[in-house]
Amino acid sequence: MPAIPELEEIRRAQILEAALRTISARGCADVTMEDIAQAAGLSKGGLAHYFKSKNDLFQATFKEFFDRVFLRVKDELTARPGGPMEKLLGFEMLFNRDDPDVALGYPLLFDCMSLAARDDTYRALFDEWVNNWITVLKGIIEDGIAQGVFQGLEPEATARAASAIYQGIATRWCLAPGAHSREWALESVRRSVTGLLAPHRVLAGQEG
Amino acid sequence: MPAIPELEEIRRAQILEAALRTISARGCADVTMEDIAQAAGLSKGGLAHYFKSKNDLFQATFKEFFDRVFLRVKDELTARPGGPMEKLLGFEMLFNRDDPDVALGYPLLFDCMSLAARDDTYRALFDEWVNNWITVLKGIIEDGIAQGVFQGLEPEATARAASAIYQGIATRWCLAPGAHSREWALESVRRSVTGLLAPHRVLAGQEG
Amino acid sequence: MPAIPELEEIRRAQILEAALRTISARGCADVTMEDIAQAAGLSKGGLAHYFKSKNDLFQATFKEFFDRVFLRVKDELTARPGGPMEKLLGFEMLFNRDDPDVALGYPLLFDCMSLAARDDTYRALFDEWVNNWITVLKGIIEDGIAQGVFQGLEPEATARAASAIYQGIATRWCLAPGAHSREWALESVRRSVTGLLAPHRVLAGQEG
Amino acid sequence: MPAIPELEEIRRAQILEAALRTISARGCADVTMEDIAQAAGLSKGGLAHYFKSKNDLFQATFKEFFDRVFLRVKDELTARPGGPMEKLLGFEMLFNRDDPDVALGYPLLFDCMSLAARDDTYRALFDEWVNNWITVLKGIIEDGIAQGVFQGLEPEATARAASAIYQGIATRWCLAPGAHSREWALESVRRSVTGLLAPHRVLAGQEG
DNA sequence: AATGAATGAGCCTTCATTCAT
DNA sequence: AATGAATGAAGGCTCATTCAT
Repeated sequence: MPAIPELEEIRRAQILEAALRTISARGCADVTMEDIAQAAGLSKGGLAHYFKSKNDLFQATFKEFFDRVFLRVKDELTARPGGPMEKLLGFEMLFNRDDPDVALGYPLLFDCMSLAARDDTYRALFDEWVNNWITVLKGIIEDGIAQGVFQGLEPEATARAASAIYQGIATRWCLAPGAHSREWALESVRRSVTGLLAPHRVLAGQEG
Repeated sequence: MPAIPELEEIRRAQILEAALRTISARGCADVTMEDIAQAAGLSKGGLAHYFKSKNDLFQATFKEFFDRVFLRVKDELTARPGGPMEKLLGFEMLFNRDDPDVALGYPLLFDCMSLAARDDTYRALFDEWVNNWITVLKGIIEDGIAQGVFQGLEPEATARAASAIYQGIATRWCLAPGAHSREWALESVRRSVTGLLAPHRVLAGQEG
Repeated sequence: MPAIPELEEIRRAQILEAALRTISARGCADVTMEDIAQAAGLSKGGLAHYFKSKNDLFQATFKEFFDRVFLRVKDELTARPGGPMEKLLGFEMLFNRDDPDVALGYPLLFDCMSLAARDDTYRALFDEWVNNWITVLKGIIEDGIAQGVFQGLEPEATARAASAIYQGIATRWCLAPGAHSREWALESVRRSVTGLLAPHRVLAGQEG
Repeated sequence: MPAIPELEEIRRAQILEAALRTISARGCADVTMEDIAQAAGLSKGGLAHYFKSKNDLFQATFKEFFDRVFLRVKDELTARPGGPMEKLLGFEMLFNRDDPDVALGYPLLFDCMSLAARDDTYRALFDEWVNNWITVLKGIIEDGIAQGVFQGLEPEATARAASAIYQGIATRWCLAPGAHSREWALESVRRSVTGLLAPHRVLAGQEG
């Protein structure tokens, strides 16, 4: 039995945090166990106590990061005042380059997508990440429908679209910072998500 | 002097095509020169005549594919009848799972993004890909403005947003085919891009 | 922390010794890391812990051998009785085929010269080897001058010549053992170095 | 039957000359067939018509160069006026850095020695080179004995020693040009070879 | 005669994993 | 718990050699 019962968890967190930083910086394909061990202040062998393989560590890193970020965003969102539309447009924290989770997260997400395209385990991780978001967005949309703010929307399909739009815009904002300001991102989201949520009025306007 | 003067180009095309298939299937990180050589029907050493390093071959593969696809899409688009709005909504060929370029292209694009997040050379490739699209979309939007179809739009920013939306939706459509139908993709694009392009009317409707 | 703190040095010595033997036997150009690893009783990867590249190992091997041999020869020389002339003629240990350092050393030296002709790093190694000898020989010559045994000599130029003569004769003695006995080598050195050191008397004799 | 009967010989000479230059510049270990082919203005396959393997070409290059240089030196020597002593001291052409044969030759010789230490074929080439010199030097010494200029010398052993001294001094002069002038080389040779050839008088002088 | 495309063996190097301490 | 030495497989790259043209 361990002298410090929490050591196991301390070490795991320490390693996962180091893995997050190094993977984000160098990419899954290039990062080595040695890189991660050094970033964690441990030896290569030390990692083996806590993660039985590199792949194991990678998956745990993705999962841990995705879960943590999701919880954080959900918390910020529920604490936020405003109606369904404000909430759906309110993910401006995704476009804050000073936020470490943002800076580290996008490169990680690109790696996850790259892996997910060929490996079901990573696809499942990506799905879970997406589905977490869908659940939240869907809830907001359903609230909006119940409140009569939105009409004629299929909640899940709309939630998926909104989430995809956010990711699409965030991807560009991340990969070409010079060409995509925070304002561009927020305005683009506002217009397109507004269009997404108001199809009937827009269409009615077009048809009328 | 070679017996077949075009052999150089034939072989390069043959190798690039093999690289496209194998990279798409296994990912830049996992594919080996041996994989590509076999797919091309050559020996490992044979590749060295045409591409001096793995990285070289990768970059050539990305560039070749991006250029080819872009030309193809632009051609299809210009041949298409319809006004600016129809053109902007008319990239349904992006959501055709039977199209080899589509099936091979998204995984490649994910790899490119993953690499672009850490390597300027790949970032430049991705930028070029994006900018090609921006140029086309911007042209359509400017036509629309000239024709009075669109009002109050900043063409480049709007083109960037539309392109990002397409990519965001396509990404989901690619990575979770079970959850995202072609119809979902087309409808999502239609609504969000419509919103993007009709900000004033939509906003007016909201404010009124 | 390592169980055996000296393991690093033990292994390095073990590897350098194996490298010395294999390089001497097969030549820098032909020896492989696998050869050296096997001779050292390690795996190929094991070498990488101690020498980061083949070139690194080669240079360390040359340096280690040159330094060790030089110290050994200097020790034997200073312990030797006799005046400056006896010392200058006293390197008969260079012509002992049973001495492992001699047997291994000449092939190594030939490789070093071959490399030095094209590569400054190896040229520096060879220079250091030569300069060590020059320093010792020069000291002896200066002693001789101080004692009045030698007259009219430029110590450094003479030391360089004596050293070159030794090497020239040793080279032949090594490469064609059948045609060059130990006695031939010693006698040749005795006569030519004597001439080198007694130029005035010899010239006087010729001119007189 | 060939259209140009001498083409075979022209091509061989052309290739051997290119091999000489490239081997001298880069070393046997590093030079490639491609290097040599380019230097010869031919293709890699072109070499194969004239030399069936790399090793073959190397040996032919050594042999050709050694033979050519030897003939040239012998010619210069026999044309030279003066007695046996002047002839023995008259190889000042060995210390002319502007002579292409000198500049190219020493690196080649170092390679040959390095190879000769492990490979009998190259040892035989080196032996032949040495023996050519021995024959010439021995002839001069025998002339000197016949003329009464030299006394008490064993011609072959003395010739071998003189040749070794020349090579020893030339080696240093080649590998460390900054530290070894032509004058140093000539003076060193003069003194040591004089000593070699005048042992009795010197010894007599010493003993008397 | 000459080319250069193609092969395939071989090498250095990297690195995840194992294990004695 | 932790280290880091050691392994061995695998990959990219080089290059002598072969051969169809």
